[in-house]
Amino acid sequence: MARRSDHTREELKDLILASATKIIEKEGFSALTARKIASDIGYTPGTLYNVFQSMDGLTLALNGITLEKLLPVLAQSKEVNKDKAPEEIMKAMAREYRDFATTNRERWLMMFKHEISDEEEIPEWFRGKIALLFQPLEDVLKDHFTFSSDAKRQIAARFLWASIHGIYFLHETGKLPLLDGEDVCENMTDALIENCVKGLRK
Amino acid sequence: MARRSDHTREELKDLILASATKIIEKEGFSALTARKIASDIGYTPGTLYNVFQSMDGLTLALNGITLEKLLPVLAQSKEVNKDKAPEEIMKAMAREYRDFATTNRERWLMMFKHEISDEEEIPEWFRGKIALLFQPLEDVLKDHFTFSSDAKRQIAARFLWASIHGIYFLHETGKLPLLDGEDVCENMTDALIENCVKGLRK
DNA sequence: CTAACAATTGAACAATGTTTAATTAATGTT
DNA sequence: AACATTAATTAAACATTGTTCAATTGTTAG
Repeated sequence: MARRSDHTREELKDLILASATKIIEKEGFSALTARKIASDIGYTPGTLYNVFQSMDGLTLALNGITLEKLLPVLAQSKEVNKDKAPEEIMKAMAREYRDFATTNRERWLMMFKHEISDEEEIPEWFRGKIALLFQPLEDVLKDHFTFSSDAKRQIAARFLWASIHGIYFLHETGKLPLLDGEDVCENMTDALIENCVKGLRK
Repeated sequence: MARRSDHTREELKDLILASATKIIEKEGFSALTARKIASDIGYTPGTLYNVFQSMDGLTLALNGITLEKLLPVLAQSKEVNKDKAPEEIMKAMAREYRDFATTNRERWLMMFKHEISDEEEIPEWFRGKIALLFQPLEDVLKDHFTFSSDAKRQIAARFLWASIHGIYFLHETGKLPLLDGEDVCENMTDALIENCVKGLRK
């Protein structure tokens, strides 16, 4: 067959991404193969390469969607808790982040396990989404703390974010088991936030 | 050929690990394949499976060696700086960690990129090494701060460690570019430590 | 109706980890 | 010393990957 025109290029792209999502959620991201997607949507592997440059490109597109799903979660969490004390807002945001990672475990893991091929550069549209990721936390800092410069505040937002992520990531991947026990991850994150907030208040 | 007895089982194991190390350092950990190791040491792939259960087992052994190289680095850093203020000791330890990760980049990356196959359990000897990893930091906390319980101190040591690692890991893998600029990673880590130390002092 | 076009395929390639029967060097036995 | 046993090593095969590309065949234009 050829030129079936069952679907436009755009429809095909959506089909592929939807199928990939399904596979990831059902079988984990390491089960995502070109052949599996193709057979799932009733095409052959070659067709995927008409739509995406490579499996790497497909992965990048999936990661972009993951980021887009995550952004409003954090923004809303900040909005909902805006009248609480800053440490409570941050704790809530961290909890939302962990919930998101748990609910969308394989998508989330894929973002960080995916290797960047030697300096293939993260595209600009992707960097843009990442910048937005830190915004809610930066806003909290802007509302409740004073910094000697914008740069200092940006640094604070990012080390907080990286720390919160780092704790959960190590805990969840199990590569460096931190501590056993119920809620130990939440306890660690809350302790981190409490101490940092005290520090930021001087 | 068979039973060449060129090398004992132990020698073979060392040969394999040495060759693997060489390959990783020269070509990156994603270039590590059974065939490449085998041809490098003058054997065939099958022989690797006499010594290791799988490539996964080989990777685990390599990661164990990486941990063993890292442990004394942190312990010594703590020892050398023991007369300084606690925040300075911690900053120095964090710096040593980053230096280690830079110097042994591919080994270090391999530890965290390697996926655990579905609940195949991290072996006990490996968990033991990991526990030692947090010891120097725990000692610093014990020497300079008071905690309401041992558990609280363990939590503090681990969230600090995970945070320091998290910052450097995100920065280095470039998956979530934090900020551009010289020494931005050191600045973030130092800021984290300063704020946490202030918090821990109540 | 025919010619140009382009989406899709199918088959192939190189590379991966892993398994297994066959080989053969070393050891043990008579 | 000759033979039998044992076990380390190999070669070849398998099932998978991602990826490429000439050939095919619907679709569209003239």
